Amino acid sequence: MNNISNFPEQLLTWYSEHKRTLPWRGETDPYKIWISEVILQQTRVQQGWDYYLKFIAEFPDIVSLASAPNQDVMRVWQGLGYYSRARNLQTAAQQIVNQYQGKFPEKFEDIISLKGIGPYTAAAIASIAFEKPYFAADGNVYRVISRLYGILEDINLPKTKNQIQEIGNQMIHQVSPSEFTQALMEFGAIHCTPKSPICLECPFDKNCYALNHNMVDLLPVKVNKVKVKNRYFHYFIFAQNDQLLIEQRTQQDIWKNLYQFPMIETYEPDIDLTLHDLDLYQIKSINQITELKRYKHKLTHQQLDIRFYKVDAIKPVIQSHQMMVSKEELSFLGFPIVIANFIKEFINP
DNA sequence: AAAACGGGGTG
DNA sequence: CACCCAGTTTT
Repeated sequence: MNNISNFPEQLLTWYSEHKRTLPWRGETDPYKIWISEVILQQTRVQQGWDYYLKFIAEFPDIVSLASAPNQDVMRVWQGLGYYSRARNLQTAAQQIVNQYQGKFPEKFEDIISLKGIGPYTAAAIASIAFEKPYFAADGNVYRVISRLYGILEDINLPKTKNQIQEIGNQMIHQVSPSEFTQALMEFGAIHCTPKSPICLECPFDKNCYALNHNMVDLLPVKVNKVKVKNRYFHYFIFAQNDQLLIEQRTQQDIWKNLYQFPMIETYEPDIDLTLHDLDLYQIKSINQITELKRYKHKLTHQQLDIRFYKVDAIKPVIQSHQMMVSKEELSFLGFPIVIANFIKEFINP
């Protein structure tokens, strides 16, 4: 295995010269560091930037987040994806209020016990907010370390992750944990990038296994097998006197807690009335619906074919999980981005 | 150990 | 189109 005795010091030197200015850079409030870390889970800095500012403005501290209506949090999160993060954020804020008197806990074991905080985020908060020597390994870190040390095993295996964790645990004790955590991620994000890393100007070129073995493009090794499932959503727009019928998604599925229009899901692209009974919606014939717009929407594991129909039928009985709202009220609720786009185009242009 | 969970940027 | 992003939870 490679051995760069002063890697942490050299990395901090690189960091001091190249770090970007970010909204949360230099932040010392553990609450804000926490929010930034959760927003950035599986999310690029650029995409999370405005959401962070909006979130902090809306919920400036733990108590305001804990006591806010859930739909307000979901609304702020609209479009960012992985909505369990928004739900868990609020759950964790309530945990902090109830179990830690509203003060963000400093012990690693307490931090990781909070909903939505796993090994990475707990280590990131412990090191960045409290200067504790916990090594935070994210996608950037896996890439940098696997190239530097020549980790040839599948990066997704727990065994490989443990191996990298061990390497990091040694290094973080040598310098400021807060600086080191941020420096390593920054190095992966803007220098040791997935494609076209800047190896020609790399301070670690002499010691990099991947560069010296001409394997930069091959590392890290990732074995992924994502099978994409096709789904067909049909949304019905019931509009009466400027009021629309909507419902909340509560099932264990995508977009949980977000809102939508009444819908059915089919297993073939088109609605087949011999298979799908729309009497519930007072629709007796396919002629009573007019397609307004069709979207293809791609998620990591799902390819969605989504159609919106104007319905020419009497208003259906409003079920318990549904409600009528005005066009204006739509803007106070969180919708999946594809539905938000439809609303922007057809309902509230 | 594997699957589920969003949306957008990039080459 | 494939890959990947400051990952966690559930199965």
